[in-house]
Amino acid sequence: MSWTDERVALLKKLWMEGLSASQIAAELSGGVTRNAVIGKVHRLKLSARAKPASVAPRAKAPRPAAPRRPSASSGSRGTASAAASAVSQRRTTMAPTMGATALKMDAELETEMVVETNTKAELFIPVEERISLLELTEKTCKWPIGDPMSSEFHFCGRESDEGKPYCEFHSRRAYHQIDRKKR
DNA sequence: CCCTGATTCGC
DNA sequence: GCGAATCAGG
Repeated sequence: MSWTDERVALLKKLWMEGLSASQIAAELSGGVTRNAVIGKVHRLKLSARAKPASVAPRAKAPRPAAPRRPSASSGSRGTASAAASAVSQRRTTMAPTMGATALKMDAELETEMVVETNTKAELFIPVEERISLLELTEKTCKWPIGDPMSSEFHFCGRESDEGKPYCEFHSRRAYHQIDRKKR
């Protein structure tokens, strides 16, 4: 399907309302991916949504020459099946946290505080299980706990999948947004 | 891993 | 103009 006036109008509306590209893609049924949405948004020059002020001057784009598209083009783009696939892949997540800069920052601070609390409350490790720097191996979680200057300082030391620096627990907490809302 | 938008460039 | 692949980041 192509970008009809109606679809473009809806795109603009939803984009301005702060919906994510993937959400908009799902709303615009018709075999549209979030990439398509983002691409269109750029062409329409709608990138900046509700940006209050200063926007970081983007200066990163060292794209040498990537081996574009493999080959196989079983022409199935824009078909019903493609649409169904795209829709079914939705995760119904994200939140319209986008808005005033102040609000966004508050949310971030809140998140940090929650993480910190969880770390202290849920990750207390019995003295007999604590490990020191010298006892770390490729298979121990290296998540630091406590004040490095204190004798209380130790590492998590739980088992971590090889190749990963942290145990599953810390690996997950490290990033994952706990606040994710649904609409 | 999940996700977000940004960018490039073959089509 | 379009959007997949890719990048960069949370």
